[in-house]
Amino acid sequence: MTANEKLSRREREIMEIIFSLGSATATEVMESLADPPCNAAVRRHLRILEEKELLTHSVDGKRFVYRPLKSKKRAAKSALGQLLKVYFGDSLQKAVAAHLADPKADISEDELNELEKLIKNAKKKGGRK
Amino acid sequence: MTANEKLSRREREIMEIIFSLGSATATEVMESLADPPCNAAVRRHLRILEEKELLTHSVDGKRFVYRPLKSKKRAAKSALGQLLKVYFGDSLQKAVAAHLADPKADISEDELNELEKLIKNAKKKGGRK
DNA sequence: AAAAATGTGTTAAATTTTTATCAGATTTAG
DNA sequence: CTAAATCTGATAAAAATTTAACACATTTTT
Repeated sequence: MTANEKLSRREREIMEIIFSLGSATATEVMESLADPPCNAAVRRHLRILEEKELLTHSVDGKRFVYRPLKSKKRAAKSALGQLLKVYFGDSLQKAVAAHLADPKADISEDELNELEKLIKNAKKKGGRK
Repeated sequence: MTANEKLSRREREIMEIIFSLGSATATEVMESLADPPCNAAVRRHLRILEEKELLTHSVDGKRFVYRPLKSKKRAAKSALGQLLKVYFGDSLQKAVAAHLADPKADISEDELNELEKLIKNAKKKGGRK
């Protein structure tokens, strides 16, 4: 909870791009934006996000490569929790059902098998009653 | 794609509250906000969201009760898709694994059984090869 | 019926976000 | 080595968001 969740629209967009790509330079971020501003504007956002301790950068030649400062895992967990809360009444099952019902999702046989394994494992471990 | 996805931070917060609650008055929205502005400010946002055709309202006594104009289902699907893309490499399985691994999630036996059923069903239907 | 409480919309000010312009540094190419 | 290209940060202007102040209407309470 120490990190600031109060991101502006652009900041959020940029964070999502960087989470998605793993890491990115200002130019790469710009290329991923649907509606990009000038390069300097993107850099400005990146620097601000670094000040907010959400990003960090390393230097590659003369470019700055930005990465999330905190783990993607934590961010993912938090985002998933929020999604389930807002749209699925905190139910993972409802979310899965929605996704399986989505024709565009196009789940492979393999993925279904993997899912099945996951759940069987969870059942074994979670025998707390 | 006709609806404007470009919501400001407050607008997004308010939309999420209303999706979560199903419907809400200005005062209820305000009470759900962690960092609420004055009541009039919330009402202003609600009216703007209505102009953007994301909300609609009905009159209950002298209060306006706001609801999402378009279905929660569509919004949920879109949000889930985006989440999977950004954090889980488009893999539902990874998302489920992350959630099952989260100690705070606390999945019930029943929910696991339901999940299992869902997946078995999907396997039956999806026999496209 | 008058007063208080609670709801609303309008307006405009305050703040934040977003962007571009500029100047300087460093690498790459000729 | 010089010039061009490409990166950076700082500053400040432009645009958008966010908020509060106010005036008015309706319901509720006294």
